[in-house]
Amino acid sequence: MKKNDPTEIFPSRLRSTREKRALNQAELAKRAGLQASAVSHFETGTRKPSFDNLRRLADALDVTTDYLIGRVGDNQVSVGHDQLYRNIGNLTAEDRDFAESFIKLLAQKSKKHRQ
Amino acid sequence: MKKNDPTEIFPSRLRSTREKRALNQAELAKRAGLQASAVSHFETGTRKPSFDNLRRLADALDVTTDYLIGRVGDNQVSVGHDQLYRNIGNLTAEDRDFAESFIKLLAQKSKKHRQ
DNA sequence: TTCGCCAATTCCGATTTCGTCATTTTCGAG
DNA sequence: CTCGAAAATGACGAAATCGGAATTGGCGAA
Repeated sequence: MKKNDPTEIFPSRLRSTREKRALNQAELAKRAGLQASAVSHFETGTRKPSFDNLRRLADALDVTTDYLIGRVGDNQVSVGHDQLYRNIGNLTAEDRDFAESFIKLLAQKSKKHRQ
Repeated sequence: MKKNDPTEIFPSRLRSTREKRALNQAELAKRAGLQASAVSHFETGTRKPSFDNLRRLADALDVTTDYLIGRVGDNQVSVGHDQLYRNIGNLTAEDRDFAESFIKLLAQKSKKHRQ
């Protein structure tokens, strides 16, 4: 069982967000420019949105696509203001893997020393 | 001719991000778990990624899906969801400064080697 | 030049979502 | 209970993406 399968997260996030906006499926569909049945399919998980429709839904609900598909939690972390995060964004994949291992070691060391 | 059409932004952002990570199409494909031909299609604009593949690409490149599809600018590339960002949150201030210097060096090295 | 390798692109049948519609089910209000 | 709105479900061809294989395009070495 994969509880974190984005395929399972998306339907519930879509539904809960729509309900937060006090919209029914038809109203959301109209805002997003698609069919009400499509919204139902998405919320029940019988279809997954295409590239274009995912963007339309995110626009209509004013949320990030990352949130809809379950890549981030409700605590939308704001990154990019910080020099450290900015530099990470410029690393090659190889250096990034290296940095990941390195920081993991630092984190473990800190944890140990703290307790 | 709308240059802000996400449909046009995605291919260039995918390619530039892949190059920034120093990956060829086959390597990115492997990381993302899809075909190299698919990456080519995406970068040339002949296909748009499906729900699943968009997520896989964003994970492999460590960027937000919103960035890839052009909903946000360059300042919000990172989503901070993976192990690396989680560990950074657990560092002491001292280790964090150290990690920052270290990653800065890596980024400069990559930049130099690239140009 | 020709060869060989590698990156990128293109070709192909299979699968999925698309829009649109009709039908059925669910469920709360009266 | 009946009524009506909301949602779920299914069907249909058209269009798009899918994975995998084959092809093309450079480019350095022999």
